[in-house]
Amino acid sequence: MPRRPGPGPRRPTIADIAQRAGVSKGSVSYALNGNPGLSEPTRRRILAIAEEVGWQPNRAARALSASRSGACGLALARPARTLAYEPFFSKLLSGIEAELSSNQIALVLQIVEDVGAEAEALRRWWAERRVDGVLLVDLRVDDPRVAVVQELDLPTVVVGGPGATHGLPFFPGNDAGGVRQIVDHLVGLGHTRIDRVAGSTAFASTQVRTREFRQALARSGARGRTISTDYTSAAGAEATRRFLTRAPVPTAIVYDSDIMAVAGLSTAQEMGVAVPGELAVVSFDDSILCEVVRPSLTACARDVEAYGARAARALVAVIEGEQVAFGDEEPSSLVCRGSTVA
Amino acid sequence: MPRRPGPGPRRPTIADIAQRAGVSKGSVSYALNGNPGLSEPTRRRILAIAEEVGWQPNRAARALSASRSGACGLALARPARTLAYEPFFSKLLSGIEAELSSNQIALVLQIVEDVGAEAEALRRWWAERRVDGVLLVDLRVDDPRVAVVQELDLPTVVVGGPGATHGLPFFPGNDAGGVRQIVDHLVGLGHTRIDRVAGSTAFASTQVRTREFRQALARSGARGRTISTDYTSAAGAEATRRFLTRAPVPTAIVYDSDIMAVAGLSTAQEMGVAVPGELAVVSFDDSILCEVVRPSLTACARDVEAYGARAARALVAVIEGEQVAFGDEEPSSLVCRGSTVA
DNA sequence: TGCGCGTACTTTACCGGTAAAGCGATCAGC
DNA sequence: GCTGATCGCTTTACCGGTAAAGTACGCGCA
Repeated sequence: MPRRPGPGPRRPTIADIAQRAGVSKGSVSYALNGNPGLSEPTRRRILAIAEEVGWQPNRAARALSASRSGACGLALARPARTLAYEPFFSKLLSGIEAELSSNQIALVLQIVEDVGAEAEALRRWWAERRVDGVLLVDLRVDDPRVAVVQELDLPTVVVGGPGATHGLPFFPGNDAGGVRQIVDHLVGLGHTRIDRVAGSTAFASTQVRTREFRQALARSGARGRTISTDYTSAAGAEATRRFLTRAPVPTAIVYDSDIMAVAGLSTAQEMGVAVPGELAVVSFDDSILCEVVRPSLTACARDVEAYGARAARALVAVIEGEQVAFGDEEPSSLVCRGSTVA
Repeated sequence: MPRRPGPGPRRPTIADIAQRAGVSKGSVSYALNGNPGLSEPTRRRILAIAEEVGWQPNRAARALSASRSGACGLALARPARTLAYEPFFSKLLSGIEAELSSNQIALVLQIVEDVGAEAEALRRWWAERRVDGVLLVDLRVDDPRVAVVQELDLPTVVVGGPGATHGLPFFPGNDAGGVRQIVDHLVGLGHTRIDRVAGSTAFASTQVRTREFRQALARSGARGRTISTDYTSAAGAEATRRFLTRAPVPTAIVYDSDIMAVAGLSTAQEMGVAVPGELAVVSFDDSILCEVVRPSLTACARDVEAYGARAARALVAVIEGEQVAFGDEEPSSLVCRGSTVA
């Protein structure tokens, strides 16, 4: 790689500061890091000059010296098409980013096609010392990424879980609690036939929801079926059609994502099924989508940004070598809208 | 910063390879970079060992030596709340990321509150040598970021424009062409009263659209008003109500974003205005939202991922010191759906 | 025989930080 | 008056790459 310092203004280094202050590089480093061993006047003089010239540490130099990159990685194993439509990721990203940048840590993002590619990205980041730690989202059943981070001893926090975490610190979403809230709400309204359009069974979170859904129904004496999908609106519409045309016809359908819920709502309306009169519709994830359609959709809301921030904070702690307790389940609250109550 | 090499497996360095190959560090560097001055057998031996141990260059070391970080920055000056609801950003991000990672360049992302904070982030990145170049999105009228990148001589490509770019290379969206397509479509359907719910006037793109909207109307003999908003669904609903209750009542409304269009659609329906019977609705940005509502929304579609990739490619070229031609306007096509034609 | 020159390396310095070790000067203690 | 600790700073080495400069050796040729 050729040297290309560029013609722009020069960035000050500690050597520049040292020269201006009439001391050595080492003294400047001590002053800037607050290490003892310098007289107060000298320290103040150095800091004043550093401030004046607007010195900022060269990240590469610091990273090289400290064997720390000052960055965390987030590889999203999601086809772009899916990513784009899920406000969840944007919010999560934003929460993570806010927390990391308040710690002066950069976020390195990579969007890849599948978990295999994500595992490769993790290995490369590790080998290049690009990141000090990583966040794993959307844990799969038998996820190959878990083995990779354990083999490399790469500081990791799982966003999601439990299940398949193999001892990694994790922050469960609101899967179990959310399902309970939704079922309780519907049962409270008198529904006894509640079907569910689920996401992919490959996700650990889907399995948690499915188990909890079955238990919640059993507890309350209601009954219902589950169809697993790929989260697309087409699949949501198709599953809705299936439920509504095959006995026993449900009086409520729960969807694992907002996109599918909206698609289901449209499908029901096209089939002449009145919502909420004949059919109650609930989305698991809340979003603006749920608000703008008519009727608006009852959904299970959580503070996704805070969730991302909590996970990022835990990752920082793990990188610092602290023992991190596994997180409690994310609190959520059911937002009741027109799709379940008139 | 204390040394924390961690207990995990050791990453191989060129010194390790040199030792195993029985040559000096310098020779290894030559071999790995394909520099001349090594015999074929030696070169092959070194490369074989590097391959075997899975060597990857330490990014920090390379960055320090080459005065290049191997990363590009994208600071999004958007409140998280707005960001989350716009599929545009997710897609753009994904296109940018794909292009950069195929060039082994990392994307450093920062989400900040406003352009002032973004300008600060640019300065910090520059001072820390965190990034080799940046992408600017959502250019504002009189944008402070432009002055900063010019002062620092930071390689930059503007995603959007023209207007306010002050000589920076830019890639205009489909603002002018999109507006023309929409107006032509509506005029072709016989509409002569076309109102528009615009985004914020602070954005250069809004100004381009507003100018073009006026001209397109004038050319075709139609008339219409424009209300500027903050892109929220509430503002979209409110503007719709205003248009529909004040003469001259429009027969078509164009919205600058999908969220506002959906909000407008719901508002019109609640007011008892039939869509598309009494009112045609068009969204400027296409997205899954436009597809799932009923009636589905006519919108102006473009390949946002390709757009992001093109801009990223241009940024890489700028960083390499190449002269980059300003981009042509992004092609777009009108997707006609139920909200304008029955 | 010796000079020049290309080949195939090695040595060295450098990027900009961090941190251990070194080193005069001052000062307390016996 | 000498020892030894402490202070306040400098020197040095190191992180892992890159690249210029240096060197040993073989070979052609006058």
